[in-house]
Parts: sequence; C-alpha cells; structure tokens
Amino acid sequence: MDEQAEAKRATVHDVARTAGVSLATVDRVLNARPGVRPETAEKVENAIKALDFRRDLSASLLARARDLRVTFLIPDGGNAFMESLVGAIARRVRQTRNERLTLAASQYHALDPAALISRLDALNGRETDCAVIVAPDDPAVVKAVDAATRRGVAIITLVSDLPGSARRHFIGIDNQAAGRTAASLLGRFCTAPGKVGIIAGSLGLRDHRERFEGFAGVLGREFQHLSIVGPTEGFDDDVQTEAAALKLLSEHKDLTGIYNLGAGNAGLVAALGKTHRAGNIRVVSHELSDTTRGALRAGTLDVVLDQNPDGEIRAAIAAARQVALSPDAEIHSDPIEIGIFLRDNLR
Amino acid sequence: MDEQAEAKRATVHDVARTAGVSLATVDRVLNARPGVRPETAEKVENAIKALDFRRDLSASLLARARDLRVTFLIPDGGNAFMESLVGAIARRVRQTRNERLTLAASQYHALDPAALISRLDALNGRETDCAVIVAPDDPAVVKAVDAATRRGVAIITLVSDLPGSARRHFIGIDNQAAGRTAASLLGRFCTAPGKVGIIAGSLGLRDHRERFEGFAGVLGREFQHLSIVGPTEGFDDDVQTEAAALKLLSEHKDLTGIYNLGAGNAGLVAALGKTHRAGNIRVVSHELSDTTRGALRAGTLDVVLDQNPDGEIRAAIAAARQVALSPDAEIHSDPIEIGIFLRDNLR
DNA sequence: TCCGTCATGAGGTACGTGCCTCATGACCTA
DNA sequence: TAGGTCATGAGGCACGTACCTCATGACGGA
Repeated sequence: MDEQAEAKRATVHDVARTAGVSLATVDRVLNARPGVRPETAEKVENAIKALDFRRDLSASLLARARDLRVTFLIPDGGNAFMESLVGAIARRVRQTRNERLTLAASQYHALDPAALISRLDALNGRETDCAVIVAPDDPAVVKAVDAATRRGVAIITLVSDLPGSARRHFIGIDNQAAGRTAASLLGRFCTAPGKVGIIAGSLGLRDHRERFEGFAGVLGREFQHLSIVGPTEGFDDDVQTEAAALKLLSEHKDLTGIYNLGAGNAGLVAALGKTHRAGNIRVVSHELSDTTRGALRAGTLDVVLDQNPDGEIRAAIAAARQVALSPDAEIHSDPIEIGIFLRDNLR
Repeated sequence: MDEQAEAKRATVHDVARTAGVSLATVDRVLNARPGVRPETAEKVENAIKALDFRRDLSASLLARARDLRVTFLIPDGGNAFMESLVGAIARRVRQTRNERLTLAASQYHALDPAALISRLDALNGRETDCAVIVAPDDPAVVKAVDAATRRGVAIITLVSDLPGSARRHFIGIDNQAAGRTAASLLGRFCTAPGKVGIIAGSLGLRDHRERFEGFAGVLGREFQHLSIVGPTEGFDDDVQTEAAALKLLSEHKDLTGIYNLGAGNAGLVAALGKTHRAGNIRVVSHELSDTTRGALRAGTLDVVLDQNPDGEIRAAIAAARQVALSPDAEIHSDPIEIGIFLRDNLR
C-alpha cells in the first residue's frame, strides 16, 4: 500500500473563483468581518466545502505578523504536579521559539477562585488568543470563562473540566479510568484479605471524586476480599496528608493497601517511614515527581499513575492552534493517556 | 511567576546587517549553497549565534512553495502493530493537511532486507526530505541508510534502532525497561512459586533481545520464586506463536505466567483458550490491538505493554521538521513512554 | 430625485524566507 | 595582459494569507 500526496491544496484564490466572488469577500467571510450578505457568505462557505479549503496556518500567522498568543493560568502553592505543568510549559517555550507561538505562564493563588477570576477578567482578545486554565469547578469561574470567551479569548480547560461553560475544549485524563486502574492493580497486589485506605485531596474537586468512584466500583465488583477505609482528606498538602495517613495506619492495623488519589505524597511517604510500614503496604498514588520517583525506587510506593504534564501542554497548544485556525470547528486532540509507572519503567 | 514573551525575533535581514554581508550571502550559508569563503561563512555563523537567529519554519516552507515531504517505510505482513503504525500515519495525514506536510506511507515485504534496501535506494533528496523507517538491524540496511543520507534524505529509525548508521535520530521505547516492567508486574501477580514461559518473535531482533534481557534481569533479582522457561520463538506469526504456546503449556503444567514479548498474540490467545488455561495463567504481552483489547476485557491477558504508535508517528514527524530546520543540529524529542494497559484503562 | 448606507470588487503592501538573475570586482593562470 | 573563475552584492519575484484603501453600483428612505 502506498499513499500518495493529494493534489495541490486549494487557496483563497481558488475559493474566490469557485464562489464567483472577489478575494476581499472571501477574506471577509474567513475572518468574520462584517459587510457580507448571508447569501453571499453561503456561496463562499459552499466553495470552501467543495474545495475542502483549509487556511494555511503558516501563511496565516506570517501574514498577521504576530504570534499565536497562548496564556496558561495554573495554581501555585507548592503542589508538585502544578509545578511540573509550569516546567512543561517552560520546556515548550524553548521548543516553539521558531513556530510563531508566544506562550505565557502565569500562576494564581491556589484554592482561590477570586484570584483566578480576576486573571480571567484581565484577558482580552487583542492581547491573547487563547487561555489554558486549571480551574476549580465553581459557578463564578464559569461566568468568568463565559465572559472571557465573549471578549474573544478562547478558553481551554486543563486537568479538571468546567462542563456547562463556554470553554472550547478540555484536555485531561479520564479520572474514572485512573481510579479503576488503581483498584485493579492494588486488588491484584494485595492478595490477602484486608483493608485499603483511601486518601483524597478534597472530594470537592471533580477529578478526585471521579477517581474515587472508579476505584470503589472496581474494588467492590472484583476484589471482594478487600474493603475500603475512607476516603479521608489531605487537602493536597504534605502536612495534612501525613496526618491523615498516620491516622489511617494507627487505626487500622490490618491495612494492606493505600490509594492516595490527591497530592501530598511527601507526607504519605513520611508517614509510611515513621511507622515502619514502608514496603509492607502496597501503595498507589498519583503524579510523577522527585518525591514519588524516589519512593518508587525505594519500594515505598508500588505504582504511580501520571497524567503526563508534557503531553497535556503539547495537546493544549495543539488545541489552541486549531482554535486559531477555525474558531467554530470541533477540536480534535489525541487523548491523554494515563501513565502507569513502576520502579522499572521510570523515566 | 510570569513569563513574558521575548523581544522580536531576529530575521535573515538582521543577520545580514550584523555580519556585514548581503542577504544573498546569508542565504547561501543558511542553505548550504556553494560560493562562500570559510571566513565569510564564519562571520555569518557568528551573527546567527549572537542574535540567536532561528529560521522561521512557516515562512521557510511557504517560500519554497512545497511541503516537507516525509516518507514512511513500514513492514507489511499482517503484523497488527505495523498495521497500527500505518493507521496512525493515515490519521496524521488528515490532521496535518494544512501544515505544509506531505506524508507518504509505503510498506515493504517484512523480514526481507532486500525489499527495504531497494526502497531506500530509490529515495533521493529532490523528492523526499526525510524517511522514517522500521528496519531490521542488518549491515546491508545500514549501508543503504548511509547512502540515502548522502543523497540528501535524512533517515529516522522507528521502533528498532540502527546504531552505527548515519540515521539522524531514533524514535522508540526503551525495550529493556519494557522487559523489566513486564517482569515486575508478572512477578507481583504470580505469588505462588512456579514457572514463567517466554515467547519471543525472534531473538535476532534487537528490540526482542532487549526486552528479554530486561525481563530476565528483574525476575532473577527480585522474584526468585519464579523460574524462566524459554525463550521460545513464534516469529511474530499467529500460527507459529500458537504452536509455541501450546508446547509451553503442555510441557510445563506448573506454568503460572507467560510473557509474550513479540507479536502473534492471536495465536497465544487461541492456545490459552484451547487448553482451558485462559484466566488461570497471568499473561503479559505487547501492543494494543483488537485482539489484545478483547483478551484484556475477557481476562485472558492481564497486561499489555504498548509503545503508542500515534505518539511515535507524531514524534517522528516533529523530528523530521527539526531536521528540515537545521540539518546539523541535535534533535530533541520527547521520549516515547511505555503504555501499560489493564482492562481498566483501555482506551 | 438626491443622498446615505451597504455589499462588493480591485488592487496594493506586508510578513520572512527561498531562489533566481545579473553585475561587479578580486584574483589566478596562461 | 586577456580571459577565466570565484566570492559577493543588489534586486526582484514568489509562496498564501491578512489587512488596508478606494471605487462602484444597488437599494432604500425622504
């Protein structure tokens, strides 16, 4: 089987000729400028469809003599995963310097919707084409997203979605599947009957709720020799997570497994070490970091599920380009896969 | 932390001015055209470094009025993984239609180095910028790769590398790590003492050898209650793999696990079904496909390691763009991660 | 009927790079 | 010294799109 290149691509000139209108009119339609009668616009749309015309991104960005400007809004506050997202953005900046792309990363005070909202309100379509946000599922945030969209800034949600908002796209993993996967691994690792403790960041967070649901479903259905203790909340914080883990460990001597579906892994590792249970309990947690890598190597953690921050940033940028290309068309993006890391396939 | 966009990027005009030469000379240097004295070229190189000039890929592809032409050479022969690579290429074709990229996929007779070599010999730099090849590690292939490189076709190896050749880059997973991961999972799933059977495609293949080495290392070091039987060869073929699996199963009644590090999964699944051992033996194999997905859902397979064909194709194209941009510079590409799939995180 | 508004056409320049032609001067060789 | 080769400069056109100005014709209301 050989696939050959298709014939020459259609240009705006071809569209104009086919539609029987001038270049200027095609341009008005393509860039949603006023001054075109609906029936004329339709002729153009039809020609575009007939020729399968797609605007040439290279030429387009070149002609407007400016970059595609993408702003990231990420929570701060020492959360290792969020920091790795910021790191991934910085890496992309280096790689995309010759691709007419300007990336700006900006952190807002975590767990503070008002801080995020004021950042969103400050965005406008003249300075920003697209904003990629990691946002809590809050009605006021949804409103701010809708308002920014009306000002011409396309919004893409990252990690945690905002269904019901005007956001153009969501980039993230299937958190239910992540929970199911954790249960499936822990269920097979813990062969003797016993208890499995669950630590969440906060059940107010959509992604954490979904992970727990997936986990509980699979464990209840397939691993009935294990029962669930919790979830208890660690608020994505090392100190509070350590306290939660210590409480679990002291109250349930027959604990054979732990699933930490939030952040705060350093606290969890510390608690396992202090109680001398590291290695005796099977532990699954989320997000690769220096802490979790070290704990995997030491055998304190057995599995780390990872949502691949570099992949998410790449996908977000690709989605932003699609938005720039055709503001209404549906966005296609490769699904972000859940990475499963053991000591043996650490990167 | 906020990262702002840097100042305006340097253009060829800036380079010419800084170097004190004309645009034409800069162009000659940039595109490796003859007619420039070494010391003049050096002035230009220095200006490029001083200004951190990078050629604008969009403008470059636009100006040469042709696409970046990438040809893929993939083995045929019903191997499900190779077919999925071809499918991934087809998907990319659709996504990159407006990115000045022409992808051609071409399959050659599997296990036939001569067929690959004649394809390589037919490539030339006027029609192809870059060839991405899945190639056996054969001295004659290495020679053909070197010759194609001299004719101006950059070669990128995919899945299996050709160290010692003039290939510009390798895209693929760490096969040692894949083997280690398989051992680590199988070792924890098989808690009772017993035997683990190994089926390879062919130990003549570099990637298969590496997987086996990784597997044997971890199993011997960490799971001494398990012993290895094999490897036996299935030649990446369903029928032969089924025969190999049947032989393993009949000769070793105390087999508690199987690791199939090659293709031919349909044969393995058939053998497990016929001997009524499906579900009683822990099985790890490679590459997601309809067969392996179904077997995961049915519980016949426990884990499938996957090298993410879509990601590999994406990475290969990104690498090809880098080659086009600067023919000598080192290529940076995100590592391809080993996907670990259980029933619960199937996509 | 006159003027204003609107839809559209015509044509240009610009973006950054590739690639072409032609001219010029320096240097080498016979 | 004439003819040749070579390094370089000067300039222009092209790629496909964005965006600008100006002209023109149609149609409406007063």
